[in-house]
Amino acid sequence: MISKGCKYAIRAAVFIAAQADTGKKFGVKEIAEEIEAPPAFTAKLLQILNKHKIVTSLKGPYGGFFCEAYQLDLPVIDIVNAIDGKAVFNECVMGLHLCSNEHPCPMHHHYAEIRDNLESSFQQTTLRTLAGDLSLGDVYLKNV
Amino acid sequence: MISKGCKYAIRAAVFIAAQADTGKKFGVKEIAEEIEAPPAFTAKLLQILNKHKIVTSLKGPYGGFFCEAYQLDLPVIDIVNAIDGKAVFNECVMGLHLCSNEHPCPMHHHYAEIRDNLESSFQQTTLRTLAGDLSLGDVYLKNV
DNA sequence: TCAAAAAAGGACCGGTTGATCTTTTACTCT
DNA sequence: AGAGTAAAAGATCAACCGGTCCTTTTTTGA
Repeated sequence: MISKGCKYAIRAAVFIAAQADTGKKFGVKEIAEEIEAPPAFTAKLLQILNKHKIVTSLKGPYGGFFCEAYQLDLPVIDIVNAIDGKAVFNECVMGLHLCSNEHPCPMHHHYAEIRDNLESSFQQTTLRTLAGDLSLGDVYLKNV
Repeated sequence: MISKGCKYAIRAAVFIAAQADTGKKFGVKEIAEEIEAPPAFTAKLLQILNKHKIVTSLKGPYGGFFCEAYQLDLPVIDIVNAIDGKAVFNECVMGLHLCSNEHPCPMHHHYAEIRDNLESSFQQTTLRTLAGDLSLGDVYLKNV
């Protein structure tokens, strides 16, 4: 449902967001280490996040990635949409292209509500929220 | 989260289960048509379902796939476990290998409850339930 | 006992996704 | 202006998944 790349991307975004108040910028290498992800791949994902204006980047010396204030209020669903595309939360559990309340697959009624809850959770949760918890130390980005 | 193959497999199992009372057996070709899936691939999946005793098969002329009575009470989660492996419902949304209530990722509390609901829904829903709805015509296996 | 029917099993192909490498572009400081 | 640094961009590589094909095994009815 959520790709590996998207998971890295969420972690990266949360890490960067958590440092937004410091005004610091972070290089790819540093971010990759911090979230335990392959650096080259992380660079690709950051590129996409930047293109979707979920994080901001600056080239050159003293450049790097950072979050502007308005970006902290973006919901994590924006990251999923940017990396995995919009369809994720609309897919049928049993793979029918046509699956709806009117033409449900056998699992539809069991699944649709849960899927919608998940979507709204992703919609309501912002980078600011997650970054806040991270700064408080309530929550982790690494496996240590 | 749930692979394409697994989706075909669930559809196939529900179709077979819905015919269990007739005592009929079904060939790969027929099943594949009924669930709109590629025949050769469907054969592979049915093989796995058979190996996990979710459906039963008989070789030779007049052979085919069918459900025994006890198999109707299997939960759909068994199919997911058979095809995609056990890990599916334990994965962390943000890709941490170590993610738990004690060492949560930033999304953990937002996600874990929903994921557990999903798991118990798959655990509680049996082939019999789904097959019943299908027989009643409340529910569909095809896109028509 | 033989031929046909059907599933089982293994080898293989192609595309997508995960991941890397190289070149180009942009910025900052001297 | 020029040198050095860091990200952007694109080409490329590799592994996995979705899917096919072909051969083998089992079963059955004539």
